[in-house]
Amino acid sequence: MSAAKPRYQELKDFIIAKISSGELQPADRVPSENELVESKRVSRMTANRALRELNDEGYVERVAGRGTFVSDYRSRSDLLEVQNIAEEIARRGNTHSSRVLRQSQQHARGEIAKALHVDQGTAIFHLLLVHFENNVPIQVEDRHVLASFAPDCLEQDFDVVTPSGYLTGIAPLQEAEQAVRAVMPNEAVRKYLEMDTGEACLVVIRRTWTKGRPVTFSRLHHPGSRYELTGHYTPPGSPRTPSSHVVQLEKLRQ
Amino acid sequence: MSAAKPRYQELKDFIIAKISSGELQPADRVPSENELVESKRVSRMTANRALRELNDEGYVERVAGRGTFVSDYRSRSDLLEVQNIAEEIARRGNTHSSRVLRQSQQHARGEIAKALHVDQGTAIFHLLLVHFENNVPIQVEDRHVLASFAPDCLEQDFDVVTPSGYLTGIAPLQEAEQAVRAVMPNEAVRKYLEMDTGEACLVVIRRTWTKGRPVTFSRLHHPGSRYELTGHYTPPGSPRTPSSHVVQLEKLRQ
DNA sequence: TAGTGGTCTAGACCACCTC
DNA sequence: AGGTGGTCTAGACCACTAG
Repeated sequence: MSAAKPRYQELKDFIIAKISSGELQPADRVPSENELVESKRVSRMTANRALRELNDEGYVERVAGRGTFVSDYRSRSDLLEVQNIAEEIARRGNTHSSRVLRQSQQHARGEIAKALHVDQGTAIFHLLLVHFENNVPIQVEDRHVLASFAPDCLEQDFDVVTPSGYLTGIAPLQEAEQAVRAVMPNEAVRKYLEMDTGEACLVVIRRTWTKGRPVTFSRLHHPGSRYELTGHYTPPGSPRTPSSHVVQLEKLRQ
Repeated sequence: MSAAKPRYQELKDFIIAKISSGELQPADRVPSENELVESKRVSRMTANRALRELNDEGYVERVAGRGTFVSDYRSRSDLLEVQNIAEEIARRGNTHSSRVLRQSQQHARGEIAKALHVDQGTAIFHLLLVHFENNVPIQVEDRHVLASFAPDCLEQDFDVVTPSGYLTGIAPLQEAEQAVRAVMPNEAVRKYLEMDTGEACLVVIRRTWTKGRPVTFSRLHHPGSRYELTGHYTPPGSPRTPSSHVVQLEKLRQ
């Protein structure tokens, strides 16, 4: 019953599982190549490939002479980074809070049903909340979740955990698709975000997949004057930039 | 004077050079592992690592039993993809055109000098043009380029090649950093893009690096009603999705 | 049948870090 | 001095593809 899986991949899965489960925390030491050679009965080249790829993929960081260590969570997954606004705010050293405006069950209508690949009328949960950074509103989250994916969604206290945090706790998301637009907000959104009239919104429309199925469809409105999306790109094959990976555009207030 | 470069890296550079120079075209066959073993006097494991990494990085595609082949250019670099609006439009099957509004030499002032890491007064080129998709204005490109990087910038005919295409022809860009914002356009931009009053702009502010130095700083305005920025993400370590790997600018007809 | 990539092994040498 | 990662070698077996 061997899964016919390459041994280096088994090693990788073994380490990733320990990280995912929390058994290995960021900065914890990962078994060295030699330790894996002994415990897993593989050659050193195989252990090396496993750890090297985990390094390339950002799961761990390796230092010759010292060892292999679990990467800091934040620098690992751009996906999660982009996902959870509470973490994003915390990373800036600010305090996050939120207000739940709606938390109800609905039936999927046209656009939502289509986006989530389900039949019309399928049970879904609808969440509407405002996120604050240092008590300044910064995002209106309008989210639709497949009810079958998150059955206890209505019992959650989203003042404590963000929907994103709750959902990734159920199962890690595997894929995300998003579109970014600039639009004028409607009156309701404008008030929630305490925006001036004539101010634009940066809107992120996002779908996330778990186990190959779309489970969430959300529309995130941000005040154009207080929010921007930043990204840093290196072409494939570049060496990983260890620290200045987070270089930010300097203040460019036009 | 060996550069103390690993041999697998030398192999990679060797292949990449052939691809960059055009000696190897997309779909062309790349030397096999055994051929590299002979011609480059390396072990097969070393040749394997070089080709495998080139595969992971998207330069080539490998098929067991057949060989290794140069990837289709378009699916290779997300960075370039996101860079060149003409290619984006062409990929959608539409026709690109542009109008040059300004093409002049200036001295770097405060913000620009800071963004490009040069002293005040350093010579730079300033480009301002409008890009059209099927004769509909879709982007105002306001770009500043280090003069020392592109000395013949003023002689270029940007009706034929986009600034982006011209610049990547000089040297491949290695890094990019961008911020996305939603703002209301000023009157000039609004007219260039033929936007309604009260329509928002999606603005991309981008800096690109070559050889470790920032060489370009641009501000790209798009009409919010006709443009969106889309992205598709998979967490690190996921299998490469062959086709929908692309991150592309897409037009939106809402 | 010969060639390809995919994987694995059991050694090896080195630079580096920590003790 | 001993452990770590970084690299490299010279073999090997396999599944797959092609002629």
